[in-house]
Amino acid sequence: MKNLTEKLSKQAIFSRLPKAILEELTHKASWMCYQKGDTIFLEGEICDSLYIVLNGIVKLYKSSYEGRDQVLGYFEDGMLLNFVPAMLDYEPKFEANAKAITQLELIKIPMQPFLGLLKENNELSLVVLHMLALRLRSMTQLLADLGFRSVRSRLARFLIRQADDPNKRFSLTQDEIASAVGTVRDVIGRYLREFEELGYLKRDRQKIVLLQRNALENIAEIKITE
Amino acid sequence: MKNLTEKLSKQAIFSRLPKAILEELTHKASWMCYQKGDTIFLEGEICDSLYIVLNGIVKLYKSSYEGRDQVLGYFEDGMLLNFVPAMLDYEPKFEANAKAITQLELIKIPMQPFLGLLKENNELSLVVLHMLALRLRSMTQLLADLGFRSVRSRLARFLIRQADDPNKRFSLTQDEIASAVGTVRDVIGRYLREFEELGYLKRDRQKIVLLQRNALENIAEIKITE
DNA sequence: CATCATTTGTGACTAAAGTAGTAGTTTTCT
DNA sequence: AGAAAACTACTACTTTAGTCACAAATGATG
Repeated sequence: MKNLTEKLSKQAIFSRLPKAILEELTHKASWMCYQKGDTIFLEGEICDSLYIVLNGIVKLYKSSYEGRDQVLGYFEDGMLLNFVPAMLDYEPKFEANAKAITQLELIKIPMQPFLGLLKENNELSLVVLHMLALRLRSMTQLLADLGFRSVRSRLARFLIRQADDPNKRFSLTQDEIASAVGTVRDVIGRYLREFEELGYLKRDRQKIVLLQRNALENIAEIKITE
Repeated sequence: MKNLTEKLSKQAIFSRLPKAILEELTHKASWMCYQKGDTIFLEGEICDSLYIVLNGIVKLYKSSYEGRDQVLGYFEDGMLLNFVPAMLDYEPKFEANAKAITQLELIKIPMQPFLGLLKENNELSLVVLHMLALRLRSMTQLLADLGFRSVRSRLARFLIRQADDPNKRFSLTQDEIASAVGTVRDVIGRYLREFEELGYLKRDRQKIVLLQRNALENIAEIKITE
């Protein structure tokens, strides 16, 4: 238990809270651990708890009936999951699916005590406010991408982002890419082949190496506004 | 000036604040009035102020370089505009375009004093938190719609929402609909004609009357291949 | 190391959405 | 009223995205 309190206190969101309060939270919180690929929750399930990522990456995504996925975001250390429903609803339901795409540790905190804290602690509110603002921004970006850009362009952008990510922590199956880009595997395969034929990249299974980054940037950056 | 203080105090977001503080805000705030169709701001412009809608409706939308629009949301009485950039950025720029789609009154408040208030007043933080959470939810919904549903289905859904809106406060040109649905005018015209031929609705210019609401509901709710 | 599950490769096909061009309406504004 | 502006109609065409079906490669594991 002491262990858990410590883990909590290391999260930016809680770092300024007095120990006493943390201890209290700890009593109600629980610590959870997942393997890569594990499902954490599914859209529609009822749950009035809040999750905080300790380490690892969570993929939050929506699924269509046809089995197509669309990623809403990747959540890393210190980020909150399920805050919106937990704050707004009487009987909160997950609004999307979440899956561990790396080894993962989470803390689960019932919303009631957390809301209590929020009401008393403005600093905490501000931290959460900041997080939501960031998330809103990324959603806005995502929406514009989805609305205006072709799959081809979104894929190019995704590849560049991946290449830039210093710690490539998760494997890129075509299915994984498809859900990030918002399309189906077949289409990703088709464009990857095209890019390869054009000499923009080289690949060996899930290892993709960009050869002509700027060519891809052109495809990706076809501008929205600026 | 006293007038403005009063207007401020009537907004849910400020209603609990002591008069003295409101007066102080008022000094820095300004009151603005727009006609239907007026542009309030454009993406990319620098502005470190926050807007609060007093009455009327603001359309917030992104534009693509091809001149296509995608609505991010409609903002009504009491809602905040430009909060995210104003909170996150050192030199905040509007992240989207905003236009008055009805007669409109706004209050504009420089972000600095507002942030000051936020830091001191937890109740205010919580109200804003609540607003952001709502907005995040609507964006999530929007994203799923855009990602998974056909234009046809999105249009049907839009028409139903409009029909349900008790006070149809803004005119529905095909362009207006197109931007809400995330496509171009032509396509809207095509589907409207189809719906009319099928007997689902009747229209006379911008007046649209649903005749078979449930038929449209099917198209809106059920899936693409239909 | 044999087998089963996951992932990838392809080509042919279908459907949805966007583009273009031209013409015809209303509405609005002197 | 008459011209300009905004909005709508319609048809034909092009591109993009998604679907289907099946084969091959990889790799995990008992």
